[in-house]
Amino acid sequence: MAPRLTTVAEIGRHLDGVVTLQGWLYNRRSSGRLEFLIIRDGTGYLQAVVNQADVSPRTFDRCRELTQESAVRVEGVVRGDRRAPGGYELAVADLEVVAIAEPYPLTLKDHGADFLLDHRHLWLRTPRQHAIMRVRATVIAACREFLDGRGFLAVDTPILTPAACEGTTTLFETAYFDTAAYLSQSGQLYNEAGAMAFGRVYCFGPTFRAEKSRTRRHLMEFWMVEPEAAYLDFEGNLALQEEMVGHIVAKVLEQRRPELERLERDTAMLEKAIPPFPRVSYDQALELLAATEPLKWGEDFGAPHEVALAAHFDRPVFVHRFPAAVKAFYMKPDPERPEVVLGADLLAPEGYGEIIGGGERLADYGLLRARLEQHGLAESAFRWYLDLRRYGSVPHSGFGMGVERVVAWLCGLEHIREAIPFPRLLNRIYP
RNA sequence: UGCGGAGUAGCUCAAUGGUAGAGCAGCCGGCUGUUAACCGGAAGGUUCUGAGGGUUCGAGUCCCUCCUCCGCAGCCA
Repeated sequence: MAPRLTTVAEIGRHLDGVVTLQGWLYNRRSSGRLEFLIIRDGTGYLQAVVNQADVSPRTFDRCRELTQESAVRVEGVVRGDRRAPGGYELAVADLEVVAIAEPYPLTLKDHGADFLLDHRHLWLRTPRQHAIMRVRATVIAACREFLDGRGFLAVDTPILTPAACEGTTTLFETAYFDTAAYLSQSGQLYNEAGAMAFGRVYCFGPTFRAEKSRTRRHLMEFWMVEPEAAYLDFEGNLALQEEMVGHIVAKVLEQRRPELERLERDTAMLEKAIPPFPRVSYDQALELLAATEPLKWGEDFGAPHEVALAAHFDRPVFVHRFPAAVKAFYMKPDPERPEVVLGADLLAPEGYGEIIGGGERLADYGLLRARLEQHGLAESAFRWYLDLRRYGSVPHSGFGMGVERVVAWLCGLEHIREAIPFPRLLNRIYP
């Protein structure tokens, strides 16, 4: 009977059976006439044991020539063994060398951040990066699952755009034949058109910010999910946000326990991220910060303020009704207090900062024109956007959630660069 | 852009102003249950410590300039 091709993830189904695995050599240890080959195949890691007594001399010699990351096919019997990491191991009967790897740069010892980033294409092969990327995939799937289930239609927004959403200073410019184009920094304005067409929409894609930010929270290219809904008011928007975040956290806790353990993530704080989340107004926030990070009314939050404020809570917290002057032109002023806007940020706990920014949009045509002018934005570029207020304008709200910041928070990462497969950082666009 | 930190072997790091070292990887050899295995051996730094000046009998070490990287701030998700 031909050995069955399987994967490390499914190895438990073949206990005592003969199987073939195809993958790469993660590590090799030897003890005289025993060789321990740690095989990875993308789904997991498995110890394969080669006993000199059980294989041909040629096969055994080939094992001893294997270098780290050499590609191999191994055939053998699946055994349960407490001494093996994971509880299963493969008793090798035959081994085929697919490719011998050259001396591998990433040893199993420590490496510095710069070296690892230069070798990101190989760094992704390690167990830690596998765990992070699996959490990321679950976060993305949970977003889509949640929004699809709430009647939101996935409507993609363009990446090449003719002008800025909120000014041009932080946009990447590129050539578009004889004119300039900019890489999108938000799909929001187009989403508003989508919401007026379909009621509830979301876009999910890469976002580009040419900010000279070099911190553990910033990427030049990151992924953002942005829902937008017609007839949704400010409070309804907050409820939508907390339910979505709650759904994401629950899914990750449900499906990615092993990964969180591998990352040594203390899940106690994540378990508490169940809606409703506390809401703090900008005014209340100033009071809470008076002792530690004092701020004058009218000043925008900085990173230290976010961290200090979030430290007052053991779950994500909304900060709402910021002064209108420090927020984007499309934010709707609070009818009861026009000096503040119906916008809110959601701050993650444990110092991870803002993961969501959103609010109710300005629906009034005249007011929107005035705000554009106040912000020094050319009306001509926003003609189509203003049209949305001329043809059946309705109250509507939306928000944007940064995928990598959520992943960094859930995984307990020191730096957001590990939360995306190939990070684009200040001064780094390789590999 | 401002403030702070760091550049020494392929990698991670040592070296009071006094002859540049160790572990890992690679190479050679040993070991029948290893867990980032372990043990032994040889080698590995353009007379050399990111680059260029300076102080000194003598500089990896002290001073100046520049370059690169990292962190923090601003900006934001």
